[in-house]
Amino acid sequence: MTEIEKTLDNKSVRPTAMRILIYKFMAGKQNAVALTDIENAFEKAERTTLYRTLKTFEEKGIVHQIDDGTNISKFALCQPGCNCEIDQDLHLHFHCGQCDKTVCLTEHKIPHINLPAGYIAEDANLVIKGICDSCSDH
Amino acid sequence: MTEIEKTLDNKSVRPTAMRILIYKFMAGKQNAVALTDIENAFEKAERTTLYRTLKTFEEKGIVHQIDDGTNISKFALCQPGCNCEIDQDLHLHFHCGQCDKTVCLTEHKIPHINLPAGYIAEDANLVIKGICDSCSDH
DNA sequence: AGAGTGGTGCAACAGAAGTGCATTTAATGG
DNA sequence: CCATTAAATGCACTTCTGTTGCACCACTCT
Repeated sequence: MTEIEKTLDNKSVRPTAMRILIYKFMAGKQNAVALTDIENAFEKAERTTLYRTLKTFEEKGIVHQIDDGTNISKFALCQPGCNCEIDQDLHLHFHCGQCDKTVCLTEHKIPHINLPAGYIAEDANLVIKGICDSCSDH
Repeated sequence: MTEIEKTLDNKSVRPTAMRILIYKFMAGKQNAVALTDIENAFEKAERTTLYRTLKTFEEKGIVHQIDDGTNISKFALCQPGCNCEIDQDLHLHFHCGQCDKTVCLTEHKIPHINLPAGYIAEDANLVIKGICDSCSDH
């Protein structure tokens, strides 16, 4: 039983061949991936399978969904530092307008915001847009 | 020349009947609206017209586009406090998971974030998700 | 009046997201 | 080890948002 299989098993996700491949693919990427990215990487697989795999991964806390403002959902593997379930510990994301890549900045947390009376915060999403380190240094 | 016509004219947007109606509609709403919302409100109008009107409004700084994480673009009229063009003064938005409405919290600004070396911030988007004041008090 | 610009209406397309159903694959129990 | 069962996958199709091209209309300016 490989490391990845153990990880999936721990999250009570059955480690099928497809899922292991998708996990590997995402682990190899430094940036968040869209459904289409995975689709292009695995010409053989059906979009539906990938779609539902991501949904399952998300439900089980293996990946988290990122909304980077492009209106295309991206996904990234949850890291030890990324406590997606806990409200107060959400990290932020960076979207590069040049290479169009979105990365997690797990060490950067969203500051606490005092909301007006009556508003109850349950979740937060902070995306910084600009130029990433790969694109900025020439 | 009405107040609205003056506003549009100031932003060098020709105040057509359609545009005035759309402006009025948005001014009457407390929350951000999606293209579909306007479409439903004006059964007579074409989606394309509304679409391009919103685009024009956005370009001319009459409305700002909001990405609240639903993957559906919403729009809200720019307020005196909402300096959409200036990076450091971005306000945040609140999305209610119950009534699905998105509101601007113009008095709340996005705190400054120290990015890792090499990252250049140009824009930011912060959405708090939870229960709004209308939905929370029973 | 005629030319030109910009706005509007109509049709069609692209891409992402999502659903239903049949079939295959994997886990479980005798 | 096979049979049963539940879950995963593949295929087809639908829906919705966003977008573009083209023709027509309205208005302005000379």
